[in-house]
Amino acid sequence: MTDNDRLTEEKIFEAATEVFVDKGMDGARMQDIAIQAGINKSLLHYYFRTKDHLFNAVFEMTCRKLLRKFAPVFDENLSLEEKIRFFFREHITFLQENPKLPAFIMNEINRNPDRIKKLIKNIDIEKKWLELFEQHRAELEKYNITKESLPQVIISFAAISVFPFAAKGILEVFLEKTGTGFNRFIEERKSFAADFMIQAITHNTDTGK
Amino acid sequence: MTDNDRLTEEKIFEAATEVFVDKGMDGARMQDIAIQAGINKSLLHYYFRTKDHLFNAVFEMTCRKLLRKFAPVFDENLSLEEKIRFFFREHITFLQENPKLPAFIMNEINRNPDRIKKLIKNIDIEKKWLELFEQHRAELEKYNITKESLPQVIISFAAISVFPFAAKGILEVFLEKTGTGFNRFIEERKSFAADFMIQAITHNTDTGK
DNA sequence: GTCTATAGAAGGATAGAC
DNA sequence: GTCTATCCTTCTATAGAC
Repeated sequence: MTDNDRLTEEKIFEAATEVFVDKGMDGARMQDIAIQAGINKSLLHYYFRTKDHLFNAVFEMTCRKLLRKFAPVFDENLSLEEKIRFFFREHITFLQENPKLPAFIMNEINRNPDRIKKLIKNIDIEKKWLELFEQHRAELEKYNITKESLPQVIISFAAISVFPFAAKGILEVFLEKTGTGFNRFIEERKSFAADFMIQAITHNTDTGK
Repeated sequence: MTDNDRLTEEKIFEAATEVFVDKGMDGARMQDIAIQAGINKSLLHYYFRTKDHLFNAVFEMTCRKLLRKFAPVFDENLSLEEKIRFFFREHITFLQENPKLPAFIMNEINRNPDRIKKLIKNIDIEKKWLELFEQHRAELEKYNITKESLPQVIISFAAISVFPFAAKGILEVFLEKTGTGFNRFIEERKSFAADFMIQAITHNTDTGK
């Protein structure tokens, strides 16, 4: 593979990523990708054969990029609270640079659930899950979080950081009217989210119900 | 307009809603809508002229249906805590029956931000916003929630109930592995969400930071 | 490896019969 | 009002020259 090859393939890949993430599989046009890459439409087929191939390559890479961001969650040397603060700060900063990723990935998986199965076939989620639980068993007990309620908590964490980006279009209008603006809202969210969520799990012992 | 007219138009509208919500504007095919409605493709054009017209009709109605669910938030006779519990119970139950609505609406607005402007041109958000704040001024002060931090709180509330549906495809796989299953997760979320969020804003006075 | 030209299929829209 | 037949555009994909 020559330097030029790599360059062209990469140019195509980056252009495709941009267009697919922006328009989704159904809305994206090969023509748009070609223009964005500054090359001819048929070159796309030369390098990736079909639109489907190209999309799959882009989708897989994009998911890996996002998944990599979750590695610190499994770091044994961090306390639960450290992880929470780290998670929100890093995660929101990443999404700030890639605001369309959440909607893109959630959508394409909703439309075609098989996609996710290919992605995680090499990951033993159950094992990772148990590891994580054992790692913080003591802290979780302190917070009255059981193995049964942990999914509720974790998904709430994800929701707090991901939702604003998935709903960006709506929130921009809403935040405009309440005087904040989307960018400032996100900037403030980095610390708000952690404080808010730590507060939610703290004193959990009090809530009799 | 005869009975038959109304019936056909309604059949088309319902079929279109189903297909559009499922596949999105770009992914939906007029042919699919016709089949779903049990009629011919050209009838769609007879009643709605173009795909765009049909989509707009469906989108507008769908948004109104969702917006209507937020009315109790502005009810003067409910306390803040009552509203929170009511909101989560009603809202999640509604989404349980319409799981694809959030992703549909958020997406179509992200792809075409103008859509939302048409929808809310008759609503004075700023006014409603101030009304809401004044209504609960005392309670919000107790919780140390200012006019500046209120958007963070409200958007967090929305996130907690909406996100699981928007990310359904991913969560189904995840919840499978952790032993819960999506439906049970949602059922449990109706009460978890309220408890969790009330906990998050309670004792907010303690968090020095 | 990159381009032009074009095939081939699909989808939205319309004409016209009933 | 509903259908069949068909037009026209758009889009993916391929053939073939350079």
